[in-house]
Amino acid sequence: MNSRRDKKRANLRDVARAANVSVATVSRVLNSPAIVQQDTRLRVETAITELGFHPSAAARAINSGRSKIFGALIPSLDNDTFALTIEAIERRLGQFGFSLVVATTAEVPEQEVQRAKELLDIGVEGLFLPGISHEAALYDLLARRRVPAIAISYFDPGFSYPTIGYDNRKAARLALDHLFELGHQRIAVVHGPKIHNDRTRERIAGASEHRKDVALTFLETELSVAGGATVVAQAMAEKWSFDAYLCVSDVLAFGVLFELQRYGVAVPDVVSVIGIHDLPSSQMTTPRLSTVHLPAEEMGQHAAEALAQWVEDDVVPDAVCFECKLVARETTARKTAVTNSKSASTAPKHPTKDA
Amino acid sequence: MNSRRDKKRANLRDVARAANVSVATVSRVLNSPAIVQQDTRLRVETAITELGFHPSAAARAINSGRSKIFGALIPSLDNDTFALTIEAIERRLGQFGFSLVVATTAEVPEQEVQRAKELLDIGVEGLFLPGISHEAALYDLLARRRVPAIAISYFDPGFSYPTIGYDNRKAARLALDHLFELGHQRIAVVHGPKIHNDRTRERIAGASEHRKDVALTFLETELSVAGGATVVAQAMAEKWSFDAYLCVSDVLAFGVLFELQRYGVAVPDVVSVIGIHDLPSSQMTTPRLSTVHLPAEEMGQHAAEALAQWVEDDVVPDAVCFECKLVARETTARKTAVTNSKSASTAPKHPTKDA
DNA sequence: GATCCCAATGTAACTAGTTTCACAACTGAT
DNA sequence: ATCAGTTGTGAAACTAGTTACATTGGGATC
Repeated sequence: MNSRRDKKRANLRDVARAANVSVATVSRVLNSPAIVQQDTRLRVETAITELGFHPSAAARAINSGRSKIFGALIPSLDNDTFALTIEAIERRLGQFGFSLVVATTAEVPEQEVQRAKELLDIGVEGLFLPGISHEAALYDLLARRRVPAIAISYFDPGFSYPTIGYDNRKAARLALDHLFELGHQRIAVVHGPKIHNDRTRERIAGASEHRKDVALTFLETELSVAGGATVVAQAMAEKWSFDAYLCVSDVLAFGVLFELQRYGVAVPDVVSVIGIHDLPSSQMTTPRLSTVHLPAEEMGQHAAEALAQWVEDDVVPDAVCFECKLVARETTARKTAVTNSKSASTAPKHPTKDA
Repeated sequence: MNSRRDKKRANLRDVARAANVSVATVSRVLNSPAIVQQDTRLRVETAITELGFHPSAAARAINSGRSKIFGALIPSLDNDTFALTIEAIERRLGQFGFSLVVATTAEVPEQEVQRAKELLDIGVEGLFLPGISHEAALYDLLARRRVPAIAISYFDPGFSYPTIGYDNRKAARLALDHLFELGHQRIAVVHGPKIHNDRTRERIAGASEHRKDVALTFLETELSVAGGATVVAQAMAEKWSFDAYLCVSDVLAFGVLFELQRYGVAVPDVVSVIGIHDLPSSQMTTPRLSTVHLPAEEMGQHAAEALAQWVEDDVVPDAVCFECKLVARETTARKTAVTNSKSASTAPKHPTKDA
């Protein structure tokens, strides 16, 4: 068990010696076996298995200048917002022989830059970034080190880096239109912190493109189930009255739904609720959440392919906008004529069914 | 923009030449600046910034034999089961200068082995594995390549690799005891696929350690919110009658809760529901989910430290069992005397309040 | 039978760092 | 003045691969 006992792993030279060939031949067996004569190849392959030889990725990387690793900077894995996309990216990347290092940033800009530095230091060949608004320092870094990067979950064809995502503004507009068509006029727009999150800002902008006769109240909260709940609790306490909650993320909608339920406010009879994202569990809530579907996995897959192609074949990807689409389920309904402006605000502490 | 135009990144030799010193000196400035005379160091540092030099991780790795990268094999990022833990690991690892590559395996054993191979091929220094039951091929691989590995979310002090987790069996027992103490006797134990998942098996075992007078029905389903919902839908269709649902994972409990609600079965008045995990959103559901808290983040942090220490200082970590603890919230209540054996099964399609 | 070509292999020089060892220059004690 | 000890630096040999170029030997062509 002592330190000298662990005979170090075999390397190319060891294999060459064992097979009685040159290192070049071993390398050929590894990389272009076809050009090596069969019996030589067999001899080398035997030596390889006998010595338990495995080529060192570091040594390969040093020659090729290729680490075959990408990095992803994401705010968090906590809520499902990025989980599906990251998993899709990871899976697709695997098929291209790339690995993914995920760094979480808690949406703190300085931390983002810091983590980006670390990723570049370990030699990632490219980066996935959420959205396009990041510290100038981050972009400086990318430019100086000439690192390809793709902004995901966002679309802006004019941006200096390719964006592969969806039209967040439109997603919110779809949700708003839906509520509008159902006759809702006093709408609470529930969103996470605007600062450092351009997806949120775009969605708010989309929700703001309202027609007359629609009164919007913007409520900022933490981007979590708890955050959504908080908003409703506050609305209840303040006796605010809304026809509908437009939650800029399904995660928030869950919290809104739970808390409305806690106050006994019937959804969609008394208030409608709509989210944006269409997470897997969104169709399982009771009532099933109406939302705007974002093709998060498709986007992840495509972004993975695009970045892989970029570094492999030097083709800078085009910006891609995936369509998002309204999924009207059970949490949105036509505004009932009988519902007056107080029905949503004067709910007792326990369930009622007065619609 | 042509290929020859991209003057390649500066290396140690370039810096040495620019600063008029030897490569050894540059290396010293990088790694032990204290032993280099101030003016020499300044000269080198100037050259470094002027040339925009950044040491190559690959070249470092080749010398040190250290990649500073760990790998984690996890079934999925989809449901929150691993997300928090992975994030905790990643965060803690960062403080030790390690990065984490996550590989998802969809709980398919062959894929697990395959992904493990890939991780080892990129040179990870250690691995985090969920639980201890894995293909023999995986353990062969780890043994042959002498890769440290820690099994997480599981505890078995006698296992050949360190386990850092919690007592899944006890977690389930805590849940069962709680239900028992509340007078529930006909209990549905809802769980994900047993195959390839020892956490699930342990929890089932824990839930099976029942006293007389308790009738347990084990229901296997997909490990997801939808899976939990399916179970309830089936129970309703078959007119099965339960006092309580013991969900071996909060994710399942969410689905159970949603679906019971859809059928108008009052929780906890008619049936109690309890989960295991205590995800952040568990305390936000309505009613708030009773569950057994698993210290997933703490565990992740500790596992990260342990693996880092293992490869740094060659200290094989001890197995650690974190305490799990019952969190009785609102989905569990004493069985009401009036509830007869049909109350849960003959529920109409829409809400009733007959408790 | 000499020339030519080509496939198969070897030699050695790369990739970009770290590290050992040698050596010069200076300090301080004898 | 001499010797020992420290300090700072450089030359070169490592780490483990890839690859450009050279070499060898056999078969086909002239």
